[in-house]
Amino acid sequence: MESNDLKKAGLKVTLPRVKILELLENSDTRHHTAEDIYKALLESGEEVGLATVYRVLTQFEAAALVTRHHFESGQAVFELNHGSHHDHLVCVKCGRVDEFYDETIEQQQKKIAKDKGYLITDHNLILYGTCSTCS
Amino acid sequence: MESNDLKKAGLKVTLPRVKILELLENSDTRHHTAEDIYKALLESGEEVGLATVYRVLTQFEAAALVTRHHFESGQAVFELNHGSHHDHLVCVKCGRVDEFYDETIEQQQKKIAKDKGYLITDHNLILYGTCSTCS
DNA sequence: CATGTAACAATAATAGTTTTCATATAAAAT
DNA sequence: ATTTTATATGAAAACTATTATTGTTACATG
Repeated sequence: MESNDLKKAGLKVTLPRVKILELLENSDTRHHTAEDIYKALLESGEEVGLATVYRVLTQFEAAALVTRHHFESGQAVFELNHGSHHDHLVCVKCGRVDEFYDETIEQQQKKIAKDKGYLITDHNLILYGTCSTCS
Repeated sequence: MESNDLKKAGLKVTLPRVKILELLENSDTRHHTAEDIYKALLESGEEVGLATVYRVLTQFEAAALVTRHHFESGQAVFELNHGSHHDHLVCVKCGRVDEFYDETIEQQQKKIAKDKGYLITDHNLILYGTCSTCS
């Protein structure tokens, strides 16, 4: 139940928050722009402002419920967190997003950071290309 | 000489273009925002508009003279191309940018793309952390 | 069931970037 | 060298994505 996730995150249970969380959890695509969500809510008859969608998503991000990605599209993309870290493959034709996790790359990143004297806090790896159906 | 690079790129040789290219070539930092460049030009007595800086940088990008990066800062960052591909380490405290190239990671990326049925056109790997002087 | 806190929608504001438009300038043609 | 033609320019306005403000409403807690 979504309201529990909200309470655990220290967020008051309100209609916009529940609806947005529901949408994120029940959608078959994992990656959404704020505007996607806004339009979807309007279509299902909810009266929310775009600003509220942004505010709620920012709160969700702070509460580690979602992650914000900056792909090349210009718009930020939000993704419900499901524990495990992963990176992304983005199709430049249809916008499809796939995920992957590669231990070799993760290890290699740590090694590079160490060599260069950095303490890594985060990283971001995106592969752009055309997916199987678009090529 | 910069004017040759411009001609080769099919761009008319104009003062703003020459000045911007000079600045990119002679600066000791490799990564610049449009505004950085704009301010630097103003300080050295050139009368250019910010719009021109953006326009010229976009043209340079189209001509493969520079690469545009989207780090987390919100502003786009431009870098003069020097043939060889590399990825970035960004210090989240001081904004310093280091570069690296790792063959293992490159290979692994190709393998992943193949597995997922993608034809890679580009990729983007950024490690965020604190650099040696900031930690 | 009152009341202070927090969330809301709508709107205005902001940041970064792009477009428009009238003028100026570079390269081509004379 | 001068004229022509096309393209580039600066200034200002427009645009896009996002964030802040404001007055109002709803909700938890006493």
